[in-house]
Amino acid sequence: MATLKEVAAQAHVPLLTAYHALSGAQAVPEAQQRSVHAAAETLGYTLNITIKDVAALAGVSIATVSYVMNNSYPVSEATRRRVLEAATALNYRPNANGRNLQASKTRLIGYGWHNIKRGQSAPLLDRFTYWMAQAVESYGYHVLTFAHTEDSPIDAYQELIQTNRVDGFILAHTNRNDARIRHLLEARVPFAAFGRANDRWNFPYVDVDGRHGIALVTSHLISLGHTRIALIGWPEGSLSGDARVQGYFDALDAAALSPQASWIRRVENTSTAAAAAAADLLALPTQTRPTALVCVSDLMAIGVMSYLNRCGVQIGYDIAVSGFDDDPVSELLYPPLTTLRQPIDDLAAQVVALLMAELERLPMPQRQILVAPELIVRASTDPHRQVP
Amino acid sequence: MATLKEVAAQAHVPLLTAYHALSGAQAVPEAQQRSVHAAAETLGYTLNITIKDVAALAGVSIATVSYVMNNSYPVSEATRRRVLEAATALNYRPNANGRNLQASKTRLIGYGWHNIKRGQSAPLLDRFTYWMAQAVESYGYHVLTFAHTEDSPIDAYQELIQTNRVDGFILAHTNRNDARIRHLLEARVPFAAFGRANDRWNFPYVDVDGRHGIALVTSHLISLGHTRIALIGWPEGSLSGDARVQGYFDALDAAALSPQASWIRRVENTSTAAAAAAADLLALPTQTRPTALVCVSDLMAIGVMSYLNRCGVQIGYDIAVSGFDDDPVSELLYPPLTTLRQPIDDLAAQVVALLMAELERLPMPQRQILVAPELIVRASTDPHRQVP
DNA sequence: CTGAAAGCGCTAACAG
DNA sequence: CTGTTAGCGCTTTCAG
Repeated sequence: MATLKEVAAQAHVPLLTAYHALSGAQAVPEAQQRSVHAAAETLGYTLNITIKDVAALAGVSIATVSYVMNNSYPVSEATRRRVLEAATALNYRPNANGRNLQASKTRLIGYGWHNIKRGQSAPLLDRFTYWMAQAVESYGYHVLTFAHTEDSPIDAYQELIQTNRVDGFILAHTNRNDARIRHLLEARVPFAAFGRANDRWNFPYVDVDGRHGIALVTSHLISLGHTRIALIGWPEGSLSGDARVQGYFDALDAAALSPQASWIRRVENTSTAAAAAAADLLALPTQTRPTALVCVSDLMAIGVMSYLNRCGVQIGYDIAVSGFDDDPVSELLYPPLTTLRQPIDDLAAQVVALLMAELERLPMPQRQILVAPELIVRASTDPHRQVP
Repeated sequence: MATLKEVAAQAHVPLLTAYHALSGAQAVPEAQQRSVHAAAETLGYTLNITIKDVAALAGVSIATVSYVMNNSYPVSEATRRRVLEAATALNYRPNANGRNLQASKTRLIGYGWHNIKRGQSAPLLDRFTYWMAQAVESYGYHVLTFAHTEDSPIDAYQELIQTNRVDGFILAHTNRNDARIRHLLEARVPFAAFGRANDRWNFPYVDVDGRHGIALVTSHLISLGHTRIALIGWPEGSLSGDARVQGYFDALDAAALSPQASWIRRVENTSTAAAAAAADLLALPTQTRPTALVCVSDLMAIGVMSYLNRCGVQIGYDIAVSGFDDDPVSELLYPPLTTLRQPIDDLAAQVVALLMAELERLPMPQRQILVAPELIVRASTDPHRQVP
């Protein structure tokens, strides 16, 4: 590929004129316009400003341009200004690819997701992705999102690692003994996770403090006078699932209420499973029937509310219901759902900070971070909050 | 950076042994293991298989390896096998960055989004992103997601273009006179859109056929016996918004029903605006009060249903409600919402196909594609569908 | 303080 | 059929 300088020479015009003719950034006499285009045509040149062009216009070597652009070496004020002016005039931006090849980096962070089946949903994740991208960009990186299957994600990760496509990964949707985490740990690839796995593995993560969150909402219900409070949680075995159940016990303990086994249901994270659990709980004899249902996710709470509405139960009055996540639709439901909001922008920023520490091999004061969620009280537990 | 060959030489072991010692892919005698690691240490080598290593192991030049890997040039069967074996033994994958620099491409597609405010929601978009990533990968590309503000997206696009970060873009959430489209068109950057803009601009897009969709659901309501059908649509001025309203007229026309101005409300795409519109409609005198409310989005329908529930109206019996999009929560609501499902995987695949045609400068038979949505009938219009 | 030159990993002319 | 070599755009020693 020819350079701008050659095109300009062939067209017998100054370099800057050739640039203006080709870019259209500034008007140029008709004759010159034509001859520049002709020259570009014969040389097979398409406008693409490189460090060479800047160097040629500033009358310095490409090394000097590089020094100036990166402040990586002292340069006299005079040449510095010439270079900067040339760069501005040509609207120069360093080619990321060239820069990356030289540095053996990509400044790209991999973020994989698998398709979410109907009936499940991950409403948080798209917002997480946004804030993650934002945070990553503040460090001069970008996010490469890729798709993988739910069952065998490893191949996709492996491919990206081996082709040097990314410098590291951010994981979400982690689970106990997560195969991806094991793999990345073994391969010594930098990563950070949104979510925990198990307590044998030591890796950087940020998670929401579900234990504290569920304790918050349970205490809120107790303060409203409820004494028979049920919990609809996830099956045993996940760190964050178990933590949420623990938060429920914490709050009961603190209020000197004794938990009852029949009030605790542990089912899959789907609205139908939660609705079935609610049906079981409502079938308990009147004296032990719970008056409040704490759900560990909004998805479950939505299923429960749908079931209760169908039964003609007045949610908020007859029975209180709460969720977790603050799904965007939660406040639009009838009645609006009391829930726990994760500070998703904050979470994303912190995961990214952890990853950046890994990439730059900086020591972080803390590699495992729990962030407290915020209790959002709405009419599903407190009907006086009802919108008119 | 030293090569594997040099490390092997210094450790006095075969190249493959050095690889095994360093990668841990296969066990190696203790002594060799140690000396290889020592050699790597002193040379400052970290394992990174390149084309040179494969060439060294196969005893050919790097060019030959390249020919074999890309099938870009005839190679004798014997050397071909040797190269392939070497590549397999070393688990070689070409470095994407080197390849891209040489080709002046990135094999990356940019996909930007802006933060979605509370009260709005874009439930489709994360699923779209998944399928888009999947489709793009089938062409050997990846998706680079980036964040931009709602008001001034151009800078982010411009930056990615100028730094040669991406080969093209996929746009979603388009609107009339979309500044991004104008910019990309002017800059002659390849892109394809999910959604239309205006009919002056000629660019590749895929959109859902909202006109046909709304006609479908309106006809469905007519077939259930409704004659007073209201429409809650978006403000005039957007191509797809106006198309949906047109579909409503189409269906009424076909059934020889005359539309009434008071039945048509055009408000912003939020649940509260839609709820207010529903309140207005219910306040009409009994003889002209609509018995069915067609909403042009699920988000609006959710607001409407929430309002009706609050009023004690029996949705599906007293009044029918329908939406558009098939948001994952729609089937979990009480009652489950009749809606139109966009074949999002198909849409994503088609947008990507359009973009690939642009990138490879292949002519496409059609650069503007409308995809028909599918009517999903649930209890909000047809109570007999009620789940037990 | 500035420039020449090597090289990051790869592809593709061009010789042999 | 295979190897040598010249870049792709950039950063960074190393001389001057």
